Amino acid sequence: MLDRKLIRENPELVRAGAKRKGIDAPVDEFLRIDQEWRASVQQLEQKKAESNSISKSIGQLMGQGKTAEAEEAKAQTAQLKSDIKDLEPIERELEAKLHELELQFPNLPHESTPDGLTADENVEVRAWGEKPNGEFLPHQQIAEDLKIIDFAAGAKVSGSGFVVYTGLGAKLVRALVSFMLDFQTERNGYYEVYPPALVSSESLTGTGNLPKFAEDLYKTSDDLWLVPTAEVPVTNLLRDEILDGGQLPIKYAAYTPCFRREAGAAGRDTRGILRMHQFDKVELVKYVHPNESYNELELLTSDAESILQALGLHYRVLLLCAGDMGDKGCKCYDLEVWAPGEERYLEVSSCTNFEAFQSRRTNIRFRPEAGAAPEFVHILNGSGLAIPRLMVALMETYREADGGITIPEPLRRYMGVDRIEPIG
RNA sequence: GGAGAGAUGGCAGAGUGGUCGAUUGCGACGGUCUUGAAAACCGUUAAGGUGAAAGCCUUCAGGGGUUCGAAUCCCCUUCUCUCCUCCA
Repeated sequence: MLDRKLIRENPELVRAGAKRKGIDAPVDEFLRIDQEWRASVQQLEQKKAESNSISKSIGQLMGQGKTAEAEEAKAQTAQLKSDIKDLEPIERELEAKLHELELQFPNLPHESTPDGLTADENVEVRAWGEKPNGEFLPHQQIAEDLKIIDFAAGAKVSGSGFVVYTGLGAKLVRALVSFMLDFQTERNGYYEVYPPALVSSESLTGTGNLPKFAEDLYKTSDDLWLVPTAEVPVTNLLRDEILDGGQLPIKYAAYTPCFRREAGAAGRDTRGILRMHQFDKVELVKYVHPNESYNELELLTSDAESILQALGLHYRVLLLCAGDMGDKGCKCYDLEVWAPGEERYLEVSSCTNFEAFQSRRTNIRFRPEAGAAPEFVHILNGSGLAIPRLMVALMETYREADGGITIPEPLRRYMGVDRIEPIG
């Protein structure tokens, strides 16, 4: 959600920003309804003011025992009341329409976000490590040989898009969750939270998943939705609060399972565990001072990268172009880890600065200093990281000639073993 | 699932039809005093909308109703707490 004043005062700026994302924002319709709404508000409030002032005088007359005059004043309010009753639904309808429109505006790309509409126009800003040399197998074969993922069982239990991790495969999932949470809390200063995996429609509207992207989500019969990412509950954690400026930045790390219908992605990345309806992820969310948010985005990105570095995996960092980053962001870096068996990079994290887009929807503000008016915080988030694709890179990178997988040093204390041995 | 109690400003906690947007305390901020700090004392301190501004409007969980007038009365919903029942 954008600032209404910005749309009013700089409609061309808003239109141009949306256009960079390939989106046709309903600027003209917004301006028209906005004007009607404001006229309606003024009309309505004037009637209410009159009515209030008469009521007040009735109170005074009654207090003075002037009942006859009070009765007379009461009669005056009848017309006003009926006017108000007529005007109210008009105002309410215009406001609702305006709100519906404003939810359709995408966030505006930052000036440092490159132009472009497709993934081809993203810009690689840096890479870490190097592609390993040698012969590599695709992860699903490695996983099947070692019996650490049971693909058939996932399909049997739930259908396509689900797997069962077994034995040390299951333990590896758990080890990665623990390792990443410990790393982000102990080294990078995040505060750990474990939120619900079912959330309300309000929460999803706050993060911008609703109303536009309902078809990507699983909805239960109780009006609750399965979270597509921990971003949703965590971003809503401070909804409607006014924070003390001195508390910022506030940094949360959270693990949840993530559930996605992948309705628009049917047929893509169907191999192995590249794209699933359920997967595990540690998410990082920061609430920061607006002046700091671009600096904080760099820090967030490097916090996410530090996991890949600790695991010794080659990756690259892409700065997404305006059209590829989605509706909600201003600037976004993708982390892509190299999967040698797939011979391609896999997205394991998107680190995004949303500026005030989500805080305006969720009404999260801060007071810059005591006595000052509250302002919206800037909210950022990034995966730290998504587990299945990270496992793909680990399996493919660290498989050895005998078929076993060497566990990278930082994971060993969580795995309890140094290697996943081949089945012999 | 059953019974009861409750939801008020950053927090605690008054207020049961008429200058109540709301007493008070804590906290925070400003000041006096002090070499400085503490203590004490004095003062300030909700948010949103609209408007060029003065101002006006809205908000005491949310929605509806009664009334000239609702934090206050009535109805519905949600949430919290206590007890019972059940259950990882």
